Amino acid sequence: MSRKAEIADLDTGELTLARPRATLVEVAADKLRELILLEKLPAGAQISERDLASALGISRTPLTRALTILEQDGLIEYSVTRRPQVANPPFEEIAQNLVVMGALEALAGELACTRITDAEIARVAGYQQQMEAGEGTLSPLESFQLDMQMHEAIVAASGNAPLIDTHRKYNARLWRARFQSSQRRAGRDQTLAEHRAIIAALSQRDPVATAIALRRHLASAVTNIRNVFQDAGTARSPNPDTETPA
Amino acid sequence: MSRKAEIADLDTGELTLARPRATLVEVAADKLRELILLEKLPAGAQISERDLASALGISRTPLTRALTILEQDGLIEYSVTRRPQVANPPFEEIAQNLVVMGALEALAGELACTRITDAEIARVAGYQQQMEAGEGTLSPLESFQLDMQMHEAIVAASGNAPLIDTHRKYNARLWRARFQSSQRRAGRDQTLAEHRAIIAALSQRDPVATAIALRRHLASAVTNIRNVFQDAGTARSPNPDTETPA
DNA sequence: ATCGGAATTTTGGAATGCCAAAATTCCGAA
DNA sequence: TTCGGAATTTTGGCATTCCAAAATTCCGAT
Repeated sequence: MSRKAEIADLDTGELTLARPRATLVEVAADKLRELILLEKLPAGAQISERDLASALGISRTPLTRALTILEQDGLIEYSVTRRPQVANPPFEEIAQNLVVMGALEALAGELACTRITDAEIARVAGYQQQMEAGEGTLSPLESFQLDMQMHEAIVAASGNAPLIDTHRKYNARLWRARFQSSQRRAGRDQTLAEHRAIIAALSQRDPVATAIALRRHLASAVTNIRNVFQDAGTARSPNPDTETPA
Repeated sequence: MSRKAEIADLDTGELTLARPRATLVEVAADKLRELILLEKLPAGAQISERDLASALGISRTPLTRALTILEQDGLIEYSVTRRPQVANPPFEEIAQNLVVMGALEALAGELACTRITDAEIARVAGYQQQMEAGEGTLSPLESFQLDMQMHEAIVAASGNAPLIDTHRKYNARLWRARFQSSQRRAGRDQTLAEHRAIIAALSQRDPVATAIALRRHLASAVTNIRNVFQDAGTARSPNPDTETPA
């Protein structure tokens, strides 16, 4: 009887497998990531723990922990006087991050070649096809998200958990710069061509070619992002301080 | 007068340049890292926040933040019921981490070739020479530390801050396994040979050869650590639960 | 002795309050 | 008007406290 009750509980309890109810720290960290990526919290913004906590409807205790996580992700930095602010890395730092990202994705592609399934290849190729097909119709954000999903699918196919995790962190750091870069028309054809090269190499499960294609792709991302920074630099002050929102 | 006082303050205030006095979080995080690496907090140990906080002489607030940092570093994990414990990764996970570490060091070596100075090369070679010279006299820990310093010096020479930081985190995760591995006599000659190959490639500033040598070195680290795990596995239960110390 | 479940203890999550330091405002002298 | 420094406000660091949930202990029925 008790046995039966237990099984019933397991069935009805949590639909998703046993998760212990999200803490405010996790919720806040996710929300902050979103606010930063969407620039509701703009780069360089000074953060007031009290204001932000009340804006999120929580106390400072879980917010502080969330900020600590985001700091580890490189999205939040602390000034010398311990005031948190949204990270606003100069181009040089972004370029360095992209170099590491290139090595990570190259490794992922290499590993993926030895274990990727046809279905996974089809998924990767599917993203690319959607991008090509929707050339004129997709919004910049939609195109960009397809691009990101394609890269993530390749990294996921590596089957290497630490690699996937580290890649995810670099992705978060670089999201804004890459998004801005993706919005320019220049280099878009090259991007698609590079994607085709990646998929071709991956389809042949050629680890060396896949790694090279991915590294090349990230290298051209550096060039594209440099152009974004140069335009922004000529248009306005390089590091405009922004204020903290309510 | 006030001007003079200010200058005097600057001179006598902080010997190291303007650091805002370490917080308990930082102190605790460093201390915890040390306790884990030295196995005062053994792998798999359950942690009681209250006990650990009082052992460190601080309250739970900064300790919790420190644990959050260590969790991001992969040294602390949280059970499904949110109880923190020292990470105790199975071999498979360590192997995956080593693969990523190999790619990171290969990239670092590659980058280093384009900018490393003769002095830095001499420093790297110096560690290796000390290891070879002290073959019989150095303690296992001393040899291991030289080994680690050599690798760190190469990564530092890359000049890529995010890479250095990510490498440092992987290093912390893998420290224990690599230390255990280094204590076995088997493979020690191979290690030294591989080090020589790395230094030779680096001295010639050959990025491809350096990258290959570093990857090979990390690949053999996987083999060596596998042996450690296999011996441990035959000697005793694979995942012995350990208790939390006072 | 074994088992199940109630009672108890222990646990981490989170809010709150206080403090010192930093940032800002204010105001009078020049 | 400008400037310097005192007064005030704001800030993050940290300890404390309460609470719900989890873990453990306890105890009686079998």
